[in-house]
Amino acid sequence: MSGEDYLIDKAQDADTGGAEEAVFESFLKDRGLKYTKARKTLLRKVFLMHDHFTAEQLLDRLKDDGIAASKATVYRTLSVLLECSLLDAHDFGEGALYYEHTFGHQHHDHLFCLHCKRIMEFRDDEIEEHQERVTADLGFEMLSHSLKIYGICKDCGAKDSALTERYATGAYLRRSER
Amino acid sequence: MSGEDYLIDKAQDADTGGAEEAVFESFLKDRGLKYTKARKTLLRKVFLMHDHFTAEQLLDRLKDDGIAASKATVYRTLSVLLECSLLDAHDFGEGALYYEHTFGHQHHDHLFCLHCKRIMEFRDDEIEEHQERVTADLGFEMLSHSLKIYGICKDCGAKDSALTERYATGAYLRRSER
DNA sequence: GTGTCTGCAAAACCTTTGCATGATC
DNA sequence: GATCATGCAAAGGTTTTGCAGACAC
Repeated sequence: MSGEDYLIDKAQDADTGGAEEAVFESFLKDRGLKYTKARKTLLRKVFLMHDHFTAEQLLDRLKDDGIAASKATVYRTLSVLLECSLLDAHDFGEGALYYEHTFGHQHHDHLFCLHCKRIMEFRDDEIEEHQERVTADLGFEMLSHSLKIYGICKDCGAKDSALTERYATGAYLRRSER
Repeated sequence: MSGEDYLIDKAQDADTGGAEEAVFESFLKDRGLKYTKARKTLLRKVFLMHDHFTAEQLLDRLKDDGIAASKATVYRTLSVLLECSLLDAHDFGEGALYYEHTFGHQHHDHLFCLHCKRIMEFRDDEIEEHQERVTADLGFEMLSHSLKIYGICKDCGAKDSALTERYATGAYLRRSER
């Protein structure tokens, strides 16, 4: 089997046709919340970002576009988007959470390059099935799950074969060395 | 297959016979570091904790025993223990890292109960194999990996069937609601 | 004795919150 | 007009760091 069979290419990101706006709006209405200008702007921006991003990065991109939004509003909006399942958050141990929009996307797992910080996605149905089976056997109700593989990506490994050793121990877990 | 086949019972924790001390000592010596009283005490305490623990909890248990160790030393020592692979750290999104000693233990994955915070461990060789295959196919050098399943454990689910719904959305990701 | 370690307090970091002002329904 | 949202600055929690004194080799 070649890698392409389960590697997910975010460049082929499905065009949602803006359907996420309807989802967001009705979610807000249901809860007596308001579809404000800031929330509209943020939703659009988030769905234009087809990579994983941190709150800080989102804030910077908004600034680049001359759109002002306070840090507090960014965090608060990301929170609401998580609650209505338009967004997922992942912690790769880098200190900040990485977000990605999920509307129209299947669950997938992540590969994280410790050197260049590139995030790749893949899906393996058999792994998913095994997880289901473990939880079912244990009477555990699975609500979410995350599989992360940390290491050195092909490109980085090709450029510098010493990287493997450098990141081999638990050393990279120390914040000061990240 | 019943759950017991791959569920790991930490109560049957292997007696290392104190071999971790030799590992730690030679690791330190190799790097020109010192095997101090504080490091010795902390190593022993860590290997007496057969559950996952946070830095704060370790600090508290040391205080209970009348052993003084500063917060800074605890964090610094945990760091060194991670580097020499006597310890693993896991982030379950609770704000603080959970540590567990790993000497003499196989890699395993975790189930985390969002309600009672209980951590269970399991191992599934086929999942491990699939991960190997994915990374091999992609030319990715895997250095570590973590699979976490979040949900409601059997006991909590039996006591309160409404828990599933309460934790069902991404809401629990918000720190303020944790 | 030299170089490392410890403890303390202060800082760093990401994220959340209180409050007064401003927008939405 | 009542309620919710925003922005700012301040606070929150965990983890890290600077520095002076203490310890290990």
